[in-house]
Amino acid sequence: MAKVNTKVSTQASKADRKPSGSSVDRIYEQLKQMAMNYRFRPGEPLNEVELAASFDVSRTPLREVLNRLVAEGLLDFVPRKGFSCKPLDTKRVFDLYEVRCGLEMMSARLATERATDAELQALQQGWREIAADFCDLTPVECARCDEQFHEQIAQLSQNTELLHTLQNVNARAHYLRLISMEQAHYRRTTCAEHHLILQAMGDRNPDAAAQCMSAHVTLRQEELVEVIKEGVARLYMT
Amino acid sequence: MAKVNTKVSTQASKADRKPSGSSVDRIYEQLKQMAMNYRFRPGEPLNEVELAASFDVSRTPLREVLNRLVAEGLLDFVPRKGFSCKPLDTKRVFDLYEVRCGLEMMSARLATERATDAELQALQQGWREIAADFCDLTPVECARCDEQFHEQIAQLSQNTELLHTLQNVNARAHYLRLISMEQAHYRRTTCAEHHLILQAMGDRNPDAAAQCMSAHVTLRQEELVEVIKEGVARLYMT
DNA sequence: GCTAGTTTTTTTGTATACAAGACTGAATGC
DNA sequence: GCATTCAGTCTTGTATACAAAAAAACTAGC
Repeated sequence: MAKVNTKVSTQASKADRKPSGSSVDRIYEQLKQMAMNYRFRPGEPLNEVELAASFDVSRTPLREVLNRLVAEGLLDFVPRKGFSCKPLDTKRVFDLYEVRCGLEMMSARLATERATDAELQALQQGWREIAADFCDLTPVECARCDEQFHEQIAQLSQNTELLHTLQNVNARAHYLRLISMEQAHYRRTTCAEHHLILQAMGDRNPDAAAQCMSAHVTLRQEELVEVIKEGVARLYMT
Repeated sequence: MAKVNTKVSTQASKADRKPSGSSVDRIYEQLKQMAMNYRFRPGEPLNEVELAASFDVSRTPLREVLNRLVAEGLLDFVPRKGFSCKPLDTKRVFDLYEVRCGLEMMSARLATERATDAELQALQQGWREIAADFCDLTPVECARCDEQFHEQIAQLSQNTELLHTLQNVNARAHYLRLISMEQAHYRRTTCAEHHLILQAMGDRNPDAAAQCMSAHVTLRQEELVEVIKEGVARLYMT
């Protein structure tokens, strides 16, 4: 009988909020954010029933979303065992940042070649405004601004496939970026490095832009490995 | 009553072949191949009921697979309209090959730096055997061998994330590779170009390896745009 | 003949049911 | 005390049902 109650309330509340898009649309973003921020303990199996209930949907749309996140590389799946958050180990962090570095370099190079003067100026202006009080922002805000900056450059590359690939890698690396931004040190260097990238782009020097980008991302990669250990450890203890 | 018959036969045949893995596992590879080879007309909505019936499963596992393929960029999805094969246009082909070029260069560079001598020799030996009668193979076989060659190099990069990203891009570009391999001209140049790449790798010259790889992939990109028009046109007329 | 509106048919979105596999833990034998 | 088996429970895999949206077919009016 508890079941009947649950069902009734589900239907009712669904009617209340249904006006907006489908269930899948609605829960996709939320689950993606949860996975990106490691709100699930890595390796620990997700309970579909529980998770579905928490979103007030049935397992059908939930599993569709989980399957997408598996394909995006944010979750693991093993048949008959279920879904789980992808574990973070040093090797994966390293690999992820190496790929990211390559893609960001390509992105910077192409953007430098293809963006219009107006687009470059808008990018510079946008960053100037953020940079003014970047160091006062919270780590979460810093990470968001940084991500946005890099994504804007990818957009200027005018390569849609590159943009999507980079978005995917960045989603998988989101938590790492967050950890790094918790270090005041990183928040400070970020500004200077972005400035160098913008300068090279303004000079219409693709090689220099790629080089500055590489330095910006690689730096993170090396030091990040250190930071990771502490950050990941934090994940595994509650 | 037709329904009842259908159902019964479904259950019976399912019992027959069930021994191997889950439905999802079984149909994932098949559907992926179908999408990669454009067995579906681009843009034309897939009928879930029909498709599910053809695989002898229900819509539930089918949709899980389709959702994965959407996340992998092989299919499109619009809510309330359904799934469809991603259309191929010149811009997308160009973008895809540009990304592929960047990733393959990275892959060649890293493999050159990281592979052991034994691994390089195995790669060379493997290709020598294929090259012997590469020009006599069918286009489909050529594409398979070419894909395998590039994937082996990615494996030698020892970067799992790079390998997966490249596999994904290559899956999306599979049909294009197939089209290009239908030109005898391409089948011939492929051998020579692979040889150059292997040579640079053997010399432990990462920059040269990346450069050869770039020439190999970029060449394809430029000429491919021409070839594409005919190949894509073929898709749209039956 | 054509358009606008209406009914019918398809098709999608999601809840639910149920079978089968994995897990747990108590009871049994060594 | 420890391993082992079996019952009970939990969880996943998939079929199915049904509502709601979209598409198609049909009709009436111009």
